Amino acid sequence: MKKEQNTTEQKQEQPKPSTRAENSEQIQIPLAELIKNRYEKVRKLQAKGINPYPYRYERDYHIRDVLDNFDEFEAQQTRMKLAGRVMLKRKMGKVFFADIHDSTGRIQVYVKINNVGEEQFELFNDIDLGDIIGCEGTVFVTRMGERTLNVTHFELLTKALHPLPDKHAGLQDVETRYRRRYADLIVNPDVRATFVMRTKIIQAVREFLNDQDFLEVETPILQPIYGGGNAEPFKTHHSRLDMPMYLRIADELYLKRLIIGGYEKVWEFCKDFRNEGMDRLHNPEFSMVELYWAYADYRDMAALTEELWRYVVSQVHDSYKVPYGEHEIDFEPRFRWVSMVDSIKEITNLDFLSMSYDEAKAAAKNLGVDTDELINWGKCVEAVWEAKVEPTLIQPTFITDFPKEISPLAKQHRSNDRLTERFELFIAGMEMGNAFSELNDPVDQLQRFLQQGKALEAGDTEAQPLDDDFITALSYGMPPTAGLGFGVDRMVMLLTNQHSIRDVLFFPQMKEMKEGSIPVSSILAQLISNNGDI
RNA sequence: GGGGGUGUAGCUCAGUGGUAGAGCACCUGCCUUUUAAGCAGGGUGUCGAUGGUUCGAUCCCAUCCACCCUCACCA
Repeated sequence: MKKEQNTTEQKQEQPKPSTRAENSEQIQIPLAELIKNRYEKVRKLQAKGINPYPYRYERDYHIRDVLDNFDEFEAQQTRMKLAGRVMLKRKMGKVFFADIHDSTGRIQVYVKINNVGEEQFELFNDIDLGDIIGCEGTVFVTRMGERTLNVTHFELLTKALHPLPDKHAGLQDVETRYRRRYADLIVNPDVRATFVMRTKIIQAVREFLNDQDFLEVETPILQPIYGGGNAEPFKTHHSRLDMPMYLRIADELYLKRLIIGGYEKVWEFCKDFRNEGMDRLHNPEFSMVELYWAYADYRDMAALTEELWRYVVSQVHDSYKVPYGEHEIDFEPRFRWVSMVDSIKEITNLDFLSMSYDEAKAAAKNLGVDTDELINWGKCVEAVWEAKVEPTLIQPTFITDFPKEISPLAKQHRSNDRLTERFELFIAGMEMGNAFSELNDPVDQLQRFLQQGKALEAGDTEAQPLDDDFITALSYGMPPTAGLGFGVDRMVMLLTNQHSIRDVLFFPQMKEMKEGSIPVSSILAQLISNNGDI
């Protein structure tokens, strides 16, 4: 524990005051020039008494509505007000064409000097790509066949100072897309669609569990003691109480307390935090769903898991066949249910269940598996399984009955004392869920905590500390219970055909950018301090 | 953490041991149903950062930073 504090204690750094803006040297970059051009337009408008950032706009249709009912609107010459961001602008003599986008779609607007008058026409000349405007008029179809709003009056609703990315190539640079998600969302409709899917998926999970009478609950994110999994936590500090606190790594121990308290079906949509490496499947902050179901075992949970997936897929896709990379995942047939040792036997013809530790180790070695750290039978089985079976699991498959040595949180299997009642669900090669017949013997649980405590002292930063109150809770008696946890981000990845967790998180964790682009704040600070000059 | 790759204009990308280019965007002018509008003109840049080699580095070398891929660990 002490050792861990030394390595993970976070420095109580004050937020750095924003001095870059004030101290900036003479800025001579094209971006500054572009921003200056736009800022000058702001000042020009203000000089005319026009607020470039007004308060509201009485819009009466979304663009989608207009396009869906276009013929009627055109026939009746319905007056309408639309609003959106200017994404394209073309000037042709005394006429402008522009494309505006709102959250529902895109429409072309037509600004003709005879229709809007000279003053408005001049104002539109100063409209830049990225500005947000409101337009009033009636619709018509141009010679080229494009459905268009014939503008009679428009208003600037928000002046954009920063230029948009390229109108055709869009924003490709992944780093910029993650760091400035707003810019990504403005120009990449597919990205917006992916995140709408994310919301729908989460809603579908919630609907399903609520329909099954699972009670959605909330448990602490900020915890005096963490547990429920093996992971290094984020550590923080409560000033008034002067005590260390942790961000949760799992919900398990709190949800089980609620089962002890008498709720029979509980679940939580949980943000968890793990102080570990980051890669395409891992963000330090991530979303899980955990559920606990009293009087049920892991087979009941598997049946429920399968129903849940099928429900979610049906809510967000037209078909049970879902593309993922080069594969097509079919959720319609019953998911395969195969024990870990049987899945190995299918591929290698070797029955590990009948082997001793020494035999298993030798067999693993024969299969080309590195056996140096395989300290028991269970580790051998796991290593062989990971090497030979896991990569083959594309269609939904429950891998079940894990060896006891690698499943410290699961109940021993009722019919084989080398195994546990546990399954993991695999889809498209990713682990999509982990479930047990939960351990509810307080003495057994205490022994496992004590073992973990030794590992902690030995320097294992991912071991979990003894939670005395949880043992107390278990001593009141927890009914037989099945528990399931699954990563929501991965579920979203699978159902949106995304291959990095960063593409399903609006704001993935990024390292601090120490060098590189000059912040807009510096450019603006210089502009306002120099009265508009650079 | 190991290995590989990338970093040049607001965006998308070329390129070179003699301080740099294209398209889009931007600026100026022309054009009243255009549409990747067009036509004429304009390059607006600490070439990721810091050192080194060199007469001279954006380019070669070293270190560092960020991002991507991959392996190991984890949801």
